Amino acid sequence: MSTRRKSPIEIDFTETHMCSINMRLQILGKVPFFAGLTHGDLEEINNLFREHGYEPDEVIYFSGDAATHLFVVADGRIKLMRHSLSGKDVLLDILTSGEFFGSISNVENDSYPDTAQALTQTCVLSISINDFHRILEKYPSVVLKVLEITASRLQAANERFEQLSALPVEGRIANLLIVLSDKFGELNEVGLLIQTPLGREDVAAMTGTTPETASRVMSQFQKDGLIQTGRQWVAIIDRDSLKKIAGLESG
Amino acid sequence: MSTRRKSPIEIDFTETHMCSINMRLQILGKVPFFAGLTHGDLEEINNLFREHGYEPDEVIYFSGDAATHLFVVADGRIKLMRHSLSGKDVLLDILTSGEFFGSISNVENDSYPDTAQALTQTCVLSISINDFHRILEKYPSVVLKVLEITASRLQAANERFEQLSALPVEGRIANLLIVLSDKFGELNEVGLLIQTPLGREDVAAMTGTTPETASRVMSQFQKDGLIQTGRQWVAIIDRDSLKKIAGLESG
DNA sequence: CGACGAATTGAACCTATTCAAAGGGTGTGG
DNA sequence: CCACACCCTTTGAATAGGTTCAATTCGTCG
Repeated sequence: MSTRRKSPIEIDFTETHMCSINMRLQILGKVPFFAGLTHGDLEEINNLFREHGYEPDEVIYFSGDAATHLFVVADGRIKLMRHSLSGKDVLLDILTSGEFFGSISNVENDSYPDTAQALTQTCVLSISINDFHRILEKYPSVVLKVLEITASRLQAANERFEQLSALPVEGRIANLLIVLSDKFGELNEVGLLIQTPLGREDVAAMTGTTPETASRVMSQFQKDGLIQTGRQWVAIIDRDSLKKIAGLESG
Repeated sequence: MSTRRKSPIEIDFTETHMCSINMRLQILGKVPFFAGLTHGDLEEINNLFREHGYEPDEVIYFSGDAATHLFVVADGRIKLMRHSLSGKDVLLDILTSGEFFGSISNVENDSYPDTAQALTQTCVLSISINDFHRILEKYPSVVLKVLEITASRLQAANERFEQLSALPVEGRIANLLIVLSDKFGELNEVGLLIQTPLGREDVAAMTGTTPETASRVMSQFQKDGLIQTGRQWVAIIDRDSLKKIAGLESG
């Protein structure tokens, strides 16, 4: 048995979860659909945003709340989830800085279809839908970009649906680990470490299974030398084999 | 035992699956994101579209083909599906006149993530992505509408994911029947008839199960007096009870 | 009427869930 | 700095829900 590391995750927070003005401008510039705007435009847009900090597990909004704002992750990790009536929670996505969530369209009496919850300490910027639509009208390039991102999220959702429908649990978990490592992976001495807190329950809620089954599968992956894992963390060791299990053929 | 009807579906085709000029304009006017444009604008837009007829089971494009066009259903029904590597097909959606599919974004070297196949005799209008983007640039209201539709499709996809993840087969099928009857339902002497060919295999491919299980569940629904069904057709008899089974509570 | 394809039904099998109990890392307070 | 307590994780065994394969029935179209 090799020495197993204990707690390798090191999410480098800006300790203040209140963001400085400079940081806010920097974040907004990093948001894909604001990229390309001038510094002046960004400053004007910045004025329309408010910021708010959240502690881990704090909820930004609940599914069913009146949909009034669009949010941008400035720093930290946000979970997007749905609570099914059967009590089983479903985790749709984990968002990181630069990504948006909340409401896009200004339909009257609309409500959020999902719940947004902080996974880590987080700083979030928010803008009212009305103000956001003023931006959309003023900067046509922004609308196109938002459309593009939304379309690609739709594809990703269809992809997940297909997998849940056609792959066994092993394959779905293998696939999830690949996707998360593409998004959050950071190479270190353990392997390709997924830089976000990730428990068995989270894995289960993203792959449509139970924490127990997720644990069994991941334990097996570890025994087979595919991953290294512990409490709330996972690192990928043998990416190619995982891809094969995920049904993405590559060997 | 009451007299069971044999073949109640009567999809009223425009027998010509080539559309007349008047019909084309009428269809384009019915497309949600072109609503509100002037007759002149529509005529100009109409010139950018080509039309094409398809027989049942004919494929409009295959998943993986180069994504070059956006399509609008003029008449008939289109299946959007994904072929998983395991050979199990997944049915994402059934589209009817006025709905669009294909490619929205003009990313280079993009390919269709799904396959589009005619479910009935169909007339489809198509436009190149480049031309479509010229329209998007010229008519800002169109972009916003496309964005709105795409966002609501994303919500629907997340909804399906949640259900597949949290509901047993019965609930998923009950739910599918509700959704399809909202979209295709037509009241007649049998009940609320779903006006689209729909076999057990289709139901299975939309709910992540097998044709055999779909058959068992639907047989039970029929015995319980919730639906009336036969070869390639379904009619809803007791909508409220179905909703209860679907977990949408209503009694 | 005959034939093909769809739908039904049965029975064995299997994957994943459920419930329960034990093990282990992390962080807190003494 | 160590020890304890909490919660996450692991593991086991029984069960259930769905799949699979195969055979039969039934509807629809030629």
